[in-house]
Amino acid sequence: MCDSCKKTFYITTPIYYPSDKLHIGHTYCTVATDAIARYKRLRGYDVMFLTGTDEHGQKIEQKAKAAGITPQQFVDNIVTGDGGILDLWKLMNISNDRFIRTTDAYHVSSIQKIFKQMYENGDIYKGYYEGMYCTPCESFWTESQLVDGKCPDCGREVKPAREEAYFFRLSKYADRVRDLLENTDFLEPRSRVNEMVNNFIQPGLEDLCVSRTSFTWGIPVDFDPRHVVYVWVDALFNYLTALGYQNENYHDVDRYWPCDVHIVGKEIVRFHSIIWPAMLMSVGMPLPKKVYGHGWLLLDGGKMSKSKGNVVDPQVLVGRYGADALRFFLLRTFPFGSDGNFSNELLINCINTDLANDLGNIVSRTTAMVQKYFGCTLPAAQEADEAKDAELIAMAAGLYGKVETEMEKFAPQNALTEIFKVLSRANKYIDENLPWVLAKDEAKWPRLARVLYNLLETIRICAGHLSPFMPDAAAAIQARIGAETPDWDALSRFGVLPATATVTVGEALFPRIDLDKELAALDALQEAALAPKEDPLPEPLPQIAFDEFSKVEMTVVKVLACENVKKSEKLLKFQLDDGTGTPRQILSGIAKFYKAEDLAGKTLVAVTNLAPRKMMGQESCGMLLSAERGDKLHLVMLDDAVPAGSRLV
RNA sequence: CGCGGGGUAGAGCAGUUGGUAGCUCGUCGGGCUCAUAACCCGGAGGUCGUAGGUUCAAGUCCUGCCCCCGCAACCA
Repeated sequence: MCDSCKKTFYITTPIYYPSDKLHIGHTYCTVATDAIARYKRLRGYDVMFLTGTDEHGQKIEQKAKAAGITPQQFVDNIVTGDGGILDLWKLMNISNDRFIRTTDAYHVSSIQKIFKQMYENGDIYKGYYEGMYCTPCESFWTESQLVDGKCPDCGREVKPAREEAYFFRLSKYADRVRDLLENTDFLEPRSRVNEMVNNFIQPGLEDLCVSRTSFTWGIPVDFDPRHVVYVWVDALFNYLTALGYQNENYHDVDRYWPCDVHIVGKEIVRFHSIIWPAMLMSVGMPLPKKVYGHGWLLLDGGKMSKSKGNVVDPQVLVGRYGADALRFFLLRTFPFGSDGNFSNELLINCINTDLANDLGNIVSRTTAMVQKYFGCTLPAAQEADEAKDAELIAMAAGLYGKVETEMEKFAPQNALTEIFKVLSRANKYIDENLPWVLAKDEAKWPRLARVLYNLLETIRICAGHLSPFMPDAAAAIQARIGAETPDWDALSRFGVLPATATVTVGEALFPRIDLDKELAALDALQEAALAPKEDPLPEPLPQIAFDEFSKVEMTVVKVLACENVKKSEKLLKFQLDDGTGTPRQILSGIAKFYKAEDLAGKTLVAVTNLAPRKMMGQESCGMLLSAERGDKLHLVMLDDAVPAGSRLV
């Protein structure tokens, strides 16, 4: 079939926000999308698979500033730099056809045209954004975001303010969006629909503020350059600009739009299922056929986050087990539509059970027998046994239908389950037919040859179906059994290999992993990776004169008693010998780092001329010195020989 | 009474339109020896969060309650 008559399939991942290195969650999403894209190619579709990065916004501007580089340098480093996003996708064997960056010149000018188009058709209008404003943070907050009526970031006072801004008439499209969500299968899984309708549509859609003046790292509104375009307007239209919408960089809008499916994380379902359709209605473009909101990978039952320090690094895992193993694990283990609990143990067990014991082992034992009994090439004389062969052949030959059903439902985990049912049946088939017994009697060699042929065929079909999930491993298996790279038709038929098939025997495809040793090694790596990275050096302080320094009275003290302060998570209360004969009481917020009972008798340093201060209703006269780096803290402890009351100079 | 998701064998999960509760790991026993101590067979282990209700029949539908997680709009 020629390219122009093939059916097309356009699939996208979200464009990721490069404010940090990507973690296993982003990898999960991209790998799943890749597997679907490869499956569709296998089915003969003309596939366009798009991924990319969403590079504008205040957060990146701030991060770049903190790092002392320009925002462009900052994102370049994360996207195209060593070990960056492009490298990660290469490592993961992602087969995207195109990669868009929202800083690409063609995208920027397209967005300006789109913004203007919506302005001119009346769907974007100038108004005022009103809210509570924190001047030092330059941020607007809603009433519900405030903490005790103060800025949730810095805790300072906020005041009502208003600022000129552009708004998108989201309200105008509320009914049409609601109909789309409730009465079509536009958004899946279905459970996500309730959330959208109840949270956002039901209370009434307000117009959306689509410009900012509080920062500059964005696409300027060309007819009013004080404003930059709201990042979500900028970001969502990537799916169209990457095809050439409002630009001459590509010319594929007619060919691939409307999009077949946007794969997105559940946290951005809102933008894709409400705002995106509304904006498309505004510019008069057809809507994508489907938005699929997948679940999250959780750690210890909670969300992955930098602040938890529990972000799993996909590059480390690929380095140890290979991209195929990681890809397979992610798609085999977790139901795509809902959340799943990631753990190293699960990963290693999955590799051992499915890849080493089942898949790798059956390739190994089958090819070994072909080699051992027939010198690597099966003889043409073969003897079928209907009763013994029927079930295996039926399962292998019928597998394509089951894979298709599950993949069309975006359920890769179920498709993989079906494939492994067949592999498991093949293992049983070996036991039933006892090839090593057949081998002992020359008269039974034709039967033996047929048994091995059936196994090779089963392996061929399974490997073919696995190829969207594990491209390299599938190719390696095909090479072992002398199979061609399959098309869908060859996977729907049993008996494609020539009867005189030839095999190659090689190393184990997936060696077993020692679980305990490997877990220990991963834990060690994790600790090593986290420790130095989380401890940036503190900012240097301005110089001070010597007499300012000498105003600070630092005294050696001995801990007479130490106890936790009731109802406080952080505070310890100390009674200290400061040499005066009268115990000095100091409260210190170090309960997270020290147990009270461990500190009695220690020799510490305190600032003793600090003005007394009440904490949790108790007086604290001074401050204990401690050293802090990252999230670790150590009290300054002296040799116990130093007498209490000594002055530090 | 903000919204959504979840609570099923020791662990991690499936259970579609209500009709004998399954899978993987672990565990116990057996088999086999071609294979990566793998593979095959069998057993033990669950009052399906809890209290009610509908039904001939409920993990599956309805109601109340408890516990866990996420989201709460200009923040990717």
